[in-house]
Amino acid sequence: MREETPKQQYLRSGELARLAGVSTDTLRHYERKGLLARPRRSANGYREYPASDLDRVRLVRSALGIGFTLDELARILSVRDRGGAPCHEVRALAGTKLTEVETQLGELAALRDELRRLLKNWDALLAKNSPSERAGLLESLAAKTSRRRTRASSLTHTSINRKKESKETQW
Amino acid sequence: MREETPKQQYLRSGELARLAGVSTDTLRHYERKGLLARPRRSANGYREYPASDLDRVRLVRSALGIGFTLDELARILSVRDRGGAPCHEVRALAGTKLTEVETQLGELAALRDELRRLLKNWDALLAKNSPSERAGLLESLAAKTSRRRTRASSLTHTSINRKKESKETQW
DNA sequence: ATAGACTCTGGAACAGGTTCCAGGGTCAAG
DNA sequence: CTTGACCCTGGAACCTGTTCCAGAGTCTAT
Repeated sequence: MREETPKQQYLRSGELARLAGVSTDTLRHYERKGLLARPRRSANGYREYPASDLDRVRLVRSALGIGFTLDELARILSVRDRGGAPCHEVRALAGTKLTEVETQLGELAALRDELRRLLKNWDALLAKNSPSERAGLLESLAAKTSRRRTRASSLTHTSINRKKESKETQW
Repeated sequence: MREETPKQQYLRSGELARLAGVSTDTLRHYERKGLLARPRRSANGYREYPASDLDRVRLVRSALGIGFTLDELARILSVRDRGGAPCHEVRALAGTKLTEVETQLGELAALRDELRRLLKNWDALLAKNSPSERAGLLESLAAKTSRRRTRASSLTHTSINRKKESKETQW
């Protein structure tokens, strides 16, 4: 029945979560990480988030989206919350992100080219062989890639390998 | 002193590791994962890898480099080792990788553009403010990215965020 | 009272490839 | 015999953001 409050002074975890498009688990996680101040509690122990926390969560989501980590954000936001102006750190960090993204773009483009070449090659090989015969695809791979990209590629552990990506998460 | 053997019949873990450009830990890991057959042991318990395992390890490294996972490789290689011809699985898998790479390229390019725009914007803002004053960089972020890329982006958990990447690993 | 929807907790699980750890053998050269 | 370079083991740590778990309280509407 929305109680008496004319314009809802606070949000409960589920409400904030829905509005921000995250799970309540995530909200709690942000709190643990120090990204979200520990909110006031109602008599029954429920969290009461100030409405401004919606913007806060959205801010975090946006920043994550451009490559900031939770820890970086926690640090930055704590400075800001104490009245500081971490603008230059923010700017520098974003600059680094850009460089990293550009590097990764290059690597990924190279990988794409290689995959294309490889597939073309393989399809030709497969056309010549009976389906149950081994065509040596992997072998041709090794022959060509032997030394290059020995490793240290920033592509390792990348989401290219991620397949499940948690069935839409929720919502 | 190279013993008597004229052309070294086998490799010890350290040798194979050095030749393949990986750590002995990694070799053991591949063995645990079933990518490398458990090698013969010498009297003192040391592993004695057949020389052909060098190619095997290189093959694995190459395949990892184009996006295969250890589990996928283990599966494929076990089929092959049993005389099968997993060529079509290999080809299909690589096709999937290519699609994923292309998707990620698109996302990454979009991110790069956004970062560039953002940095340009921020630099303009910073030029107007005294260095200790907050310029609201993060705020401008939130304003622009609010709904888009809400998540589900395949960029999450990506190496963009990875900074240490284990100091050159070794070697 | 009872169903059903919320909320609370802290710690563990996940993904994936590699590294790190401790405690202990092996072996050749000096 | 000591030094130093190798090798062995299995299990845990790393990284990051999110989800999952179980056991338990709270509140509203029927």
